[in-house]
Amino acid sequence: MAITSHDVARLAGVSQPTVSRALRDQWGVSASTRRKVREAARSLGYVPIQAGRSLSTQTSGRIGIVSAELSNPFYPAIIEPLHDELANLGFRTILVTDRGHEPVELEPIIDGSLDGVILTTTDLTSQLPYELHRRGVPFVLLNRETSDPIYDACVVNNVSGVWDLSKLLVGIGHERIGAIFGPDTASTGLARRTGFARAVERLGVGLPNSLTFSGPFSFSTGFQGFQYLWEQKPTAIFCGNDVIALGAMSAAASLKVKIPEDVTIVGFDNIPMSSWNMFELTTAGVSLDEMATTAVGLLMQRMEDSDRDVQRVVMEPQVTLRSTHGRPHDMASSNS
Amino acid sequence: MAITSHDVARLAGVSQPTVSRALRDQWGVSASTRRKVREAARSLGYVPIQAGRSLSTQTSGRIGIVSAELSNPFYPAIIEPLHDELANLGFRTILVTDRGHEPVELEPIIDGSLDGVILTTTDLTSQLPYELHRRGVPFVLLNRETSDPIYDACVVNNVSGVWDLSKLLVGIGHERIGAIFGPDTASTGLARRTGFARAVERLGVGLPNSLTFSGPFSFSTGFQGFQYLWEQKPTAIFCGNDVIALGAMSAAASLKVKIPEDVTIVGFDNIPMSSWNMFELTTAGVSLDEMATTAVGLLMQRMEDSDRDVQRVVMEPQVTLRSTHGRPHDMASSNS
DNA sequence: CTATTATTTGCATACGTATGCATGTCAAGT
DNA sequence: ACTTGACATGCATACGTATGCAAATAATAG
Repeated sequence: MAITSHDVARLAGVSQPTVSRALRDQWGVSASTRRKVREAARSLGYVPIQAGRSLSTQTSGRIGIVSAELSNPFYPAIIEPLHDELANLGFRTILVTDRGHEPVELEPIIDGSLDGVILTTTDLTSQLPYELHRRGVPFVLLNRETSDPIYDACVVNNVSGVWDLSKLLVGIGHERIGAIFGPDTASTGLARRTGFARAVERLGVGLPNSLTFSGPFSFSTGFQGFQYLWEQKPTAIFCGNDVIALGAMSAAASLKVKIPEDVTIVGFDNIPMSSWNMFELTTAGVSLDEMATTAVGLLMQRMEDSDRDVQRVVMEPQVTLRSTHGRPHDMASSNS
Repeated sequence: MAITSHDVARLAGVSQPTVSRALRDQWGVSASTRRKVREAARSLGYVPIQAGRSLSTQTSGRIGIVSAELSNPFYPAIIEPLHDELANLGFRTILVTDRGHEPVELEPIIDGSLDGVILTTTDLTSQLPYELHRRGVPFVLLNRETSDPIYDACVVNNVSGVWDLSKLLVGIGHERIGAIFGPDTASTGLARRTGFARAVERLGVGLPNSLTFSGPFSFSTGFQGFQYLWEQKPTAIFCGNDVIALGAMSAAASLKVKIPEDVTIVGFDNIPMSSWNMFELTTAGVSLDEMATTAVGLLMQRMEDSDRDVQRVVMEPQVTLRSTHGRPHDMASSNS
């Protein structure tokens, strides 16, 4: 059915290897032959069949991005710069999107159809990095990492991010602070939870268990978390990521709770949506472009030399001050 | 480097073809041999190399989803049910995500690495469907289609959707209605624009050019559109899709314009976000699960029989009444 | 005009899997 | 015991591309 290099060869009156060489501008093909072959290929609409090429070269020109949470806007947002960066380097992007539940299927990643992999939603205890390592598939961890820092990774300094946010909250007078954390199964979730608890402690403000709530990194976690926490009357709420924060803001809206007049809310990640006018979320995060460039760089180095030292790049997040933070309610007026 | 079926064969003390047959539960392999082979494969961690399999079977078990607008939440939302449906049928999902600008790259779609394709962001004049057709790659158009209905497609009845929305707006008393349309290069954009214009006409309400604004299906189109339209003092605004509507609501928020007290806003698509409490957007749309199931069904039929008649499934959208619509301002009170 | 080298091209084959066909084995039936 | 057949297995090969190597041709020098 499909057109092969043999068809092109027949039409151009040359051998198949010559077609292969001519179309890839290899050395050792005369200009006139090259022209003939090009013309024949064009007129037949020839496109090399990837399986053949791949089998012969042991290479695919494809990089996989593994992401289990496409509905979490952070991931589409990071995928775009990754795609662009990889395209610049001549690689195709394959999105391997598994649905939360089970661990990501291993087979499509290690069946030789990918030259490298970028893991974006790794659980702390995931075996996937180990399997890839064991099988010699180059990969890099992006954003989330495993418990042991023994693989190439590009992550955010969550501890310093939550420290800055804590300083902000305490600095403007908050003493009764609540938190809606992400899952402890993700490095980001865990680091932000423990980091935040320690930070407010050090700043002289406690974080009682009754003022915390946990769940997946999702809108509904934020929504339910706020409904629960609001009963405890905190003056500020830290959210494990921006999506949770948006859920919390949504719950606040439904309860006619005003932000930041009645309660301060801060998030983490600085996803594009958090700058929308209806949110104006105060949050911390890094440049996704920079993060993508760094991760792709690490992956390329690993692909070139599988024995090179492991590199772990930690990016420093910046706090972006928007409109969801303010002085605590009972310091501004006196209304309780 | 990688483990092949020859390695497994050697370890199990059988020939390579026997390995191939045993692992795929083919007829004609004794139970004991099968057990030996299974054990050998397991202990080596053997995974069949896709390129070899693909070259031999002329099939890949992979379906591509072409989507150019991952940052538009409609597409991640439709990709998830597509992925699940395809997984149920034993297919892997490959996301081919090109960045708006150029037409989608043809090569990775027709190089034999995909058994079928689902096109989700097709332009009216795109040559991609024709190319796929010409090369015998089975595909189905989802949501957006080309000008001629000559290919399998699963689309929304945009005309009836905007008719229902128009009836709603006019029915509650709006006479000065504005609109922020999507691009005319997409079938959805065009049909919703012309359909809406005709609908309000038929309902006895005009749509002067000064009350319309157009742009890509993006947040910022809605944002800018609202800023422009608000000068013209409409009492209601139809938006070409929900993302545009969210942009418009955001602009309204920044101008301290209250919804629905000061202006009514309706969208189209009914994306998950439109039900968030802070939006509660009144909009029209179809079930994405149903749409995904239908599209995959069409594709499967096409893959089984490339000569079967072209099928075009049109899904009827339902209006979901939420909180962004209301009677026009000057009928509720009198304030101008 | 021949010898030598540079350049172009084709032949043969490898990559890993799947499958048609032939061969081999064993049990059952005469 | 010999034939028939069912079943299990291996041999050979195809799928499409890329590449080492030899052969052929053209270009250059003597």
